[in-house]
Amino acid sequence: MAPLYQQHPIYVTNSLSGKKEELLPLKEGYLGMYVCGPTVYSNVHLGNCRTFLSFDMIFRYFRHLGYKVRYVRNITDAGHLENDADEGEDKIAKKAKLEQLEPMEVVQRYTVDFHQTLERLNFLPPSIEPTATGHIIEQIELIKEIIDAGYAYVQNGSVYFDVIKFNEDREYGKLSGRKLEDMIANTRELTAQSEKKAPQDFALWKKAEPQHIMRWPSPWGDGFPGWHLECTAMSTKYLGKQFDIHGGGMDLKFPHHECEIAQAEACNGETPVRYWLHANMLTLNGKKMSKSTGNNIYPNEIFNGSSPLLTRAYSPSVVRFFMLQAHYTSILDISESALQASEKGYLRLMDGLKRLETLDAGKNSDFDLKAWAANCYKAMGDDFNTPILIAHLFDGVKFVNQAQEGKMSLNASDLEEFKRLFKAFIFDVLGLLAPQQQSGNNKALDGAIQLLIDLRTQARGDRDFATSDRIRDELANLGVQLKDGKEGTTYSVE
RNA sequence: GGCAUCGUGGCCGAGUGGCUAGGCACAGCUCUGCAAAAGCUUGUACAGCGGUUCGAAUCCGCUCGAUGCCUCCA
Repeated sequence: MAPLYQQHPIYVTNSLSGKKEELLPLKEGYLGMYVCGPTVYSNVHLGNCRTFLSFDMIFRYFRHLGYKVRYVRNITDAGHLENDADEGEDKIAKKAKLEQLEPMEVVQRYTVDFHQTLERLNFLPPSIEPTATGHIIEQIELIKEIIDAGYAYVQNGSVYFDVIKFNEDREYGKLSGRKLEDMIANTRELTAQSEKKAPQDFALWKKAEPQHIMRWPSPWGDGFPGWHLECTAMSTKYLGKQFDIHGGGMDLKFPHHECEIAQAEACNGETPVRYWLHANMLTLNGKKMSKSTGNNIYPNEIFNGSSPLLTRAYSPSVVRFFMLQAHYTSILDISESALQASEKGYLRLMDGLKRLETLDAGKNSDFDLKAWAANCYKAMGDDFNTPILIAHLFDGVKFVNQAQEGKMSLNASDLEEFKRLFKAFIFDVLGLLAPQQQSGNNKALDGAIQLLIDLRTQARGDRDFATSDRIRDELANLGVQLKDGKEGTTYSVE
């Protein structure tokens, strides 16, 4: 049988063209994807997670279709300058001083936090997770190439990218829709005298002041790499001079990704990325979450209910489901009422799945499984439209519920196929977990509740409603909901 | 100020020219010993103004409002 990816085309919104284009890999059956990872100088907040979640879902769908994917997501551990002025302080070094830690200790702490958080949200690990500090040599080599190509200049032990020179030969600003002339016209007066030739120029290598802790030797003296260089160095190393997909948060479009394009084009003469994908922001109170402004919410605060913005806890899968109910290119605002609505929807979906597992096959099929499956794939193929996919999944739930009431049925082979696809979309593609998978499967609890259900059924048979209602209500108080159906009683735990 | 995006019913959120996703909430009905769960049914939309079109939430213009980027940020 032909691989799934041959049957299900994917159209993606390419930020470079601003249009939806069919995704055609450089090499059939293979995909290279690079996503800008976090800067590990503080705990990862939920906004960060949304971007990585979007690409986790995309990665999962590629894999589901049978693509062999090399997914590279870096860890920025070399620190960035605090501002564009010459007297910058390394972000990580600053934090280290604050907490009396070695810079690499800071990096380690927050890298671990990052991994733990993503694991709770059921992320798949990327194929390669390279660090900036592990690729200093590659970055230095890249700078040499850019200098040799004539697009960079050395100044007092630092190296800068010559944007104006580059723009004479190529185009700077094509990703973000900016024109260099406009940028020059709009530049504010520089407060400090700069060693850069033009304000638009950006650092490839910065000279380290004596007090700067994070430093490496280079042909231009001791220093550290510029902000945009690591991604070019690592994406080139692991995916090649040209690769299929580059992703990241919308806020990185300019200048970060613009500079990546410039750096790569400066040494390779060809544009590095065929499809640029940008995930939109998660907002809180209508504003972007940000480490620096403090407008943010941390995943753990949601999972354990400690956030002052919430009245109780919400599970990682609910958070995941909430985010996947919006398209990844749309801004999404988080609120408790939105989380609550998502939680109910998520539980309904999971209930449907549980019922599907116990469904008996009928003689014939009243459900157009082929059309349903085609719609699911079409939704995902249309720029990974998970909200539409979820809508189709709810159509599936509706069918399952009707089937359980004996109103509809599926024949044996269709039922098996339906189960397989339904689970594939929920678990493999969306990456959700069943509620019991999150709290640890508990055989003792299940047995105990089953016993109570049996006792209640017996009491109801004896018309001893005082006893039966007591069992039902007391369990409800404990967060266990009993559901009477045609085929007997099931339960769900909050 | 420049560039870009967005403004959908009570709430969240899909939808790029005609056939009006989905979830949550609300109401009625069925089922039930009563409920819950489930099913069925119904309602309230496309910021405003103007234009293009036989026809616009969807295209164009203007106005108002919000957000992102222009300094690190997913």
